[in-house]
Amino acid sequence: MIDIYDPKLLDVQTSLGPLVGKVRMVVLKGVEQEFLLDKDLAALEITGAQFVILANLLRGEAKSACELCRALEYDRGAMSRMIDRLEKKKLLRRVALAHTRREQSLEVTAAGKAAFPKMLTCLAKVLNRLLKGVTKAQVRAVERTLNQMLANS
Amino acid sequence: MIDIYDPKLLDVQTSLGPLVGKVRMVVLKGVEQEFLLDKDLAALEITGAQFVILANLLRGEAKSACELCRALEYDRGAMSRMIDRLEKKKLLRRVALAHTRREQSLEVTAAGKAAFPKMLTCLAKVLNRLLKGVTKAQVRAVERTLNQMLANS
DNA sequence: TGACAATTGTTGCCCAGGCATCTATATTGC
DNA sequence: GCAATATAGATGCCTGGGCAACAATTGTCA
Repeated sequence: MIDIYDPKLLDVQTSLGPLVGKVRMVVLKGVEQEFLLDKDLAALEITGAQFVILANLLRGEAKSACELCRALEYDRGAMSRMIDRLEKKKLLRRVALAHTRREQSLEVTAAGKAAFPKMLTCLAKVLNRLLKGVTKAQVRAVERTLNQMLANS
Repeated sequence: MIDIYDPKLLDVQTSLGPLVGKVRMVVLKGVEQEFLLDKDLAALEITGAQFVILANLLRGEAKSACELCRALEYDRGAMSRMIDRLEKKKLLRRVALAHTRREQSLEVTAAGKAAFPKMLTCLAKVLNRLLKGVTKAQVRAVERTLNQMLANS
């Protein structure tokens, strides 16, 4: 097994670690900037983090707070407060379940469902802008490598 | 110009945006975990964010807080508090300058300089572990694409 | 069944970044 | 030289994540 990085030569700025950090920031800021250009989304002041939560709920990846945490490797405490903020914005609701009093269901409101496609469009717009000059094959290659890294973790 | 992502087909979970977010998290957590295995670093409770600051100072990318902010696209307020924490840990010092009373120099202490190579080793170890099964050429390709994205922003 | 363990959600305390604002200082332009 | 402007650093308030602790509930197993 050949090591990719040598500690003696490693440049903290250009290595993959900080690089993904910077790209993440650029995507996040880009999306939030794009949200501000849509007056409905701007009024809701939706952040990138909140967008991810809504996306997971609408895709049916999770129904409860704890399931969301497992799906996103998210902290339960952070999730609890995040749901507070989203509930305050009327984008989702905590709903009691008949068969249990321990967990509760999270339901995206009509307002949340209506806003979501616009958010998707914003994300696609930002990614496409950032990927100018990059081929589809290159993007797939990056996705493969990053997924490999996640699989190795 | 062909768009890479179509909003109608875009999967929030597997698209590049959230993907880099997850990889960033895995690297960050991996590094902090690795820090804990070194008793000197563990005692300092150094975080990934603090590591980046030290790296930039030691590489001479910046001398003052404001320069650091420009180099890292970091908020000045956040930087001020970050320096507070690093100064409390005796890893760096705010030093008054003779020629001006407005800006001040940031100097990494001997303890900070001594700890840094160990941190680098931790980062390399984590990246190499995550990149098992990935070739150097693939890594360079990813770095190229990510840098292209940064250039497009 | 009844004690123990696991799960869910919440809260408090930390680190952390972004924004607006404030101050001191430094620079620029008139 | 002096007023207007720009810059450096700091602070308060917000969103946000991680960890630990806790209560309530549920599941497990002797």
